[in-house]
Amino acid sequence: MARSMHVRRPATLASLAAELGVSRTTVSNAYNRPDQLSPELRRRVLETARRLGYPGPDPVARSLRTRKAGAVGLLLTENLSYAFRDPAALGFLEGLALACEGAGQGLHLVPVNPEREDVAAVHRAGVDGFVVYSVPDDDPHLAAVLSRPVPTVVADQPTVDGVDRVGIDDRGAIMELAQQLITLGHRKVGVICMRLARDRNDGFAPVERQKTAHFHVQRTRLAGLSEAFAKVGVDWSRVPVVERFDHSTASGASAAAQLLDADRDVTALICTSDILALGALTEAKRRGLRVPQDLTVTGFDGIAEGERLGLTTVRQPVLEKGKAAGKLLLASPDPTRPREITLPTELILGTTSAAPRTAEERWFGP
Amino acid sequence: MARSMHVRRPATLASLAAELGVSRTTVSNAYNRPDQLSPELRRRVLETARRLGYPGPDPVARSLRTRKAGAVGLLLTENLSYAFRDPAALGFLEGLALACEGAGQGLHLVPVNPEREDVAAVHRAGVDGFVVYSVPDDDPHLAAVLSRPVPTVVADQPTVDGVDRVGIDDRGAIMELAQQLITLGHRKVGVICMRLARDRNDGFAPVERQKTAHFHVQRTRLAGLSEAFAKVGVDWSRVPVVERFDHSTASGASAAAQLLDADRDVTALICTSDILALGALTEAKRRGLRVPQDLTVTGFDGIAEGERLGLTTVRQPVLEKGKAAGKLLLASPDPTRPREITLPTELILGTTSAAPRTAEERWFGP
DNA sequence: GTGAAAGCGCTAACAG
DNA sequence: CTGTTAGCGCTTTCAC
Repeated sequence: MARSMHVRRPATLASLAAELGVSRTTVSNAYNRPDQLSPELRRRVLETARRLGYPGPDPVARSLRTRKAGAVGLLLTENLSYAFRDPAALGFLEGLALACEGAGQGLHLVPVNPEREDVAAVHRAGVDGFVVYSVPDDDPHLAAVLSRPVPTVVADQPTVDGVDRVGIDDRGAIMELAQQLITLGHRKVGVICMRLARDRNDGFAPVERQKTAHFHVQRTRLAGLSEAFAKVGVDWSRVPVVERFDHSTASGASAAAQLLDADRDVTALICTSDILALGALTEAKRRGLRVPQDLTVTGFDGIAEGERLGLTTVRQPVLEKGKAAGKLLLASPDPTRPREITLPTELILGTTSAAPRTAEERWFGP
Repeated sequence: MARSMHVRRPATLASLAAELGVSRTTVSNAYNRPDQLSPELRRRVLETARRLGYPGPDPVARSLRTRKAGAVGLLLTENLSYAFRDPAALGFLEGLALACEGAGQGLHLVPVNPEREDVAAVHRAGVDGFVVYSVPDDDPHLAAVLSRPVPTVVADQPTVDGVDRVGIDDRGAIMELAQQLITLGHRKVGVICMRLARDRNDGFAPVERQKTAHFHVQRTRLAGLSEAFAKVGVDWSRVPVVERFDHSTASGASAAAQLLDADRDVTALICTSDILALGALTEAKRRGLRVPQDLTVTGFDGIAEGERLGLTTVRQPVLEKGKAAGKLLLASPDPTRPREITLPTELILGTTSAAPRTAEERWFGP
């Protein structure tokens, strides 16, 4: 019953002022500038408010007036469920949430139905800025965000003119990992990557598709690998690259299967994420392939489960990335600021990589 | 440079209308009711908008006018980092996000600094309703939410008058688990639970504290256990109950250590969450106690990692819970609706529970 | 310490 | 199909 009086808005700041016989300014001050009133008057205002069931200034009206929504929008085009199950995305989200919390800002998850191309939600979001995380560069939602007159930060995304950016050196990091494999002696490698564009392509990705990939992170990592292996004479166009639309361990496993079925000479499986690598590991085990003796498997991200398994990978500071995005957005309103933050990564050698077996070993056993 | 023109708001609906020599209604219709204009005029409006850099109707102004914010608020008092690392909370969050996405509603995470008791963020959130997840019943943020004139749904929370609720039968579920242990022969049990109130108490929780716990879920589970064991003559006041403020496996481990150190006769450790149980398992292993031969350990929630380890637990549908909360909030505006949704749970026997060893076995080996 | 005036930018009847 | 009229509820100079 106490609730029923809350259900509709019976009172406004104006009606409260009328009831009290004071001006609206005074009531407003009672809430926003306590020092501008006598304590006694303020007490009276607040008490009358309670009596009338006035819940305090309407947030939306206040936002309109002050031109501040007190929230930042987060655009995650990827199907929400994947985001919530990808430790890297989750780490980013946590870091961003922490930054927002620290600044007293809400975090508004923009609803994006991956099926419909409904950009309306972006226009409907009452936020002071946007963070865009890992969406394809031709995503209409991204365009919609950029059309909004609020500051924006993109993460794991190609540079957009004048938009702040946070990310890592994907190319350099994966080249370092590639170099490690090259040093170990791997020349026949296969790659498992996440989706490269908005259309579903569960299968091999020709070089052309790799180069025109719309996901910056994937494109850049593939380019880094290609460059590193080209340096030692590997013809990249003959390197099998298997793409998966869904980002899951199941995808990693099926991609590994597809790749190993097609090319039995491969000595190393390079995965562009730890989640995919976890799946590849499962498939290797299923086939009775010992890792790393028979097959080297590498990942990217540095998630906890991969660490437990000793996965060879590149660790990136996902939590920091989220925090950095939040700070970038919330800190400087507009001045000449560092337009770009590149976070450091670390190569984790792990125990899932080793020198490849020679051809004889492969055929005649260890 | 294209960005610079977006940085401030150069045009408004009114200025656009003036420029075009039409009324504001017409411009508004161009965006909101395309069928109310000639296609030609609409095209002209939209094109002029682009030329002037008008980003479309301001979301906040629209919200004020339409009295719809297009977002639901989520109140998670718990330190954000814990929420993002607790699979049960994450499942709830995912379900809720899914429900919001389906309804085209944003999800606004209310920033709550656990340190400061700053309720302002709740008042500042421009949302059409709130979901409150597992906060203490005396939390000022909860009170603030209830004071807002918008519909609210609480999850894992005691009934608040007139507020919709979603949850499970915590008491019944844990009593079923207790009965299982009782049937196996356990009488000397110990309990590890999450925090019972807003103050930190890392240690034993006397019965009085258990009964007055401010976290409904914890209070109810403890009450269920107490009731089940009382029925077979166990004096609950002598049952050690260890509380931990932080919800982590580390907490579970240290609590198990504390409990086992104080009472070496305990044959079963009942944990009120899987996360805590995972920690207890670790500590048991560290001590060389075999589970379940030397010690029975049980959890609650049904998280994936627990399932992999064969943890005896109660599985609850966390994703469904989140979805249900969202639907409850978004579906019916107010009419006579089912005020409460109780989701089913399932007892998972697992492999971490067995009959206790007899006293002789305990002292003289198997 | 308090009040009057002036919108913030938009949408929704209702008339034409 | 288009325009006129009225606010939504609030904050904020700037006088008093």
